[in-house]
Amino acid sequence: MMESSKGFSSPRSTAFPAGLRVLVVDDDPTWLKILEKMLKKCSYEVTTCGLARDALKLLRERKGGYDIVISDVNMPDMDGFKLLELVGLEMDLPVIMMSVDGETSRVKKGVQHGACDYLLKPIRMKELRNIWQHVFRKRIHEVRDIESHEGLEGLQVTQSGFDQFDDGHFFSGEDMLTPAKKRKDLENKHDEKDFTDSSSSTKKARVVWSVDLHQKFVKAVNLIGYDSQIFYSGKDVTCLVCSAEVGPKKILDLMNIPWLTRENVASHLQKYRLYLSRLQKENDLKISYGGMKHSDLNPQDAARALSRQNSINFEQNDATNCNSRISGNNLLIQNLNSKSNEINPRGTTITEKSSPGISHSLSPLEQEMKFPAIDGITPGSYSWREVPEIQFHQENAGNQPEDCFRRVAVPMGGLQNHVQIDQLLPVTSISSKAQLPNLIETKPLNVDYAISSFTQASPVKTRIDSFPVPTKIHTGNQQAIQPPSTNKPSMESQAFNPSCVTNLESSQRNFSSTTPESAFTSPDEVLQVGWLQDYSTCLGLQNIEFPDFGDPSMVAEVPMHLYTALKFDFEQLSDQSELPVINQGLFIA
DNA sequence: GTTGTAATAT
DNA sequence: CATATTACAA
Repeated sequence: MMESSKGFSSPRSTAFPAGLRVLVVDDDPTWLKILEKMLKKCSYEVTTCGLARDALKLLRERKGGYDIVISDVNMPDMDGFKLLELVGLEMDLPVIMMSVDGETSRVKKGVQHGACDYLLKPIRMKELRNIWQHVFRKRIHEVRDIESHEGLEGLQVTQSGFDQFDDGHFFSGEDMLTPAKKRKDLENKHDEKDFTDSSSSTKKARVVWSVDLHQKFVKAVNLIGYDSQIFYSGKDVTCLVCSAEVGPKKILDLMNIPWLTRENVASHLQKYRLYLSRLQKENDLKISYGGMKHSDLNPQDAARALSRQNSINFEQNDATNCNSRISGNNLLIQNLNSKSNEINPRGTTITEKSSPGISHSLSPLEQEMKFPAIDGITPGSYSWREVPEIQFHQENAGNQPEDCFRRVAVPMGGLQNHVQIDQLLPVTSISSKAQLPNLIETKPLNVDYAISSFTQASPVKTRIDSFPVPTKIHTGNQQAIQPPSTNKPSMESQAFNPSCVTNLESSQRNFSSTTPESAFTSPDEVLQVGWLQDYSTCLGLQNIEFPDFGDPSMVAEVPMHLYTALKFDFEQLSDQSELPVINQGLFIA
């Protein structure tokens, strides 16, 4: 404890909510000690407790005296779950469960009972460092609720949730948290723009498409397009992005951002499409030239094609992308609608409609391809796709046991995944390095599932049918979300869940088998590509691939900015408190 | 009432 | 100059 006083392993600042009051409950004194120490290193204020009873007592006595509870599951005097339950009942505190084993049923139970996280021992700093987020998440929701109820002009003006929250809503309130200062500097970096002229609020504030927002946007687009955009035709996978059915309205709905207007979305979509078409043009170029061969990655071509310096790294990314996973691209991206107008005509989509059947074994594949394809290219500091995101949404923890567990994260090479605050829904994550037996098995994967209710479902789509989706979800509660227009018996979005978890291999197989002839130069590449895709898909629609996973060489090829971006990911993973800032920086670039 | 596009504003 | 917003036609 002495040495804990300050700096500890992490060079960077500790999690910003220093002073978070954590109550640790564990019957094992050793663990208690360890945890205490670790937590203190995180600058939390720690109270330890060897007995659940005592803990409960403490909690009752000092209501509001703690911000979060971390409790072991196995305790002699009282089952951790019982404690969890009571806490949940009597006070509104986030509770993190922990245990040595990652037995599924347990974890499940924990989450079902309202645990906001489930940690497996041994617990690592990283995991602890981020627990504050659970506290925030709660508040975010609270705030959000309020906002959505009453008007929300004032603060909503710009930025996505995160920023606002940073701006003090949380702390200002009740108890806790000291770190006004620390937060300050964060704020400073980005709040200049918002409130500066709040006076002029009369005018419509310009929506800033933060990375965050964009993420949501892309996600929405993907969700919608999910069924329609991809189909498989012989050797080419054609991907129509943002075609037909994808409209601002739907996207808006999916995004579920109260203050966003359809126009905003439309505008963004416009931009997005533009971007995509540009992309695809470039791709076409490359393909037509060197399509089959490696040549396409030729930096020069790429460079040339990409020359537009404009949008930050986009192009660069492309280029890189091509470099590192050429084959993937060729294969995948064929036509985005080059010009939305051309392709848009509802006609285009026909294919997919008419081919519900093909989905079957392809389904998994499709998913794989889809995102990568759509978003196409590789991630960059800020690209038009989503931003790295490791997180799991889970809106109905209580409802479907099974479902709960589809979202499980297994840490990726040393990194640990953690919840990222999300405005949409309660987030539950399970972080551990151990694997949950049935759910996950092989690789480090992340699974991020679309919100169940999100299914857009146009009447026609049926594709999933043959897909093995055991449970169907019916959207129970999701706070603010209301898919007004389409309230589908959703199962689609969930449908692909399984694939992420277990389909690694199969998808690979699929991938290579379904696209045999294609330009792959080497089997390895095929694998790699397939893998990446799968992976990225799982990651959450579209994402970055993490260096850990990939073959090192790939990473090596990654140019600076990209690399930076990746690094950034990591940071994000371990310390999301700075996310907003960083994002913004990138975004604005 | 929506959407996509083009004009306009920032 | 890029892009958000606004206007407007389909």
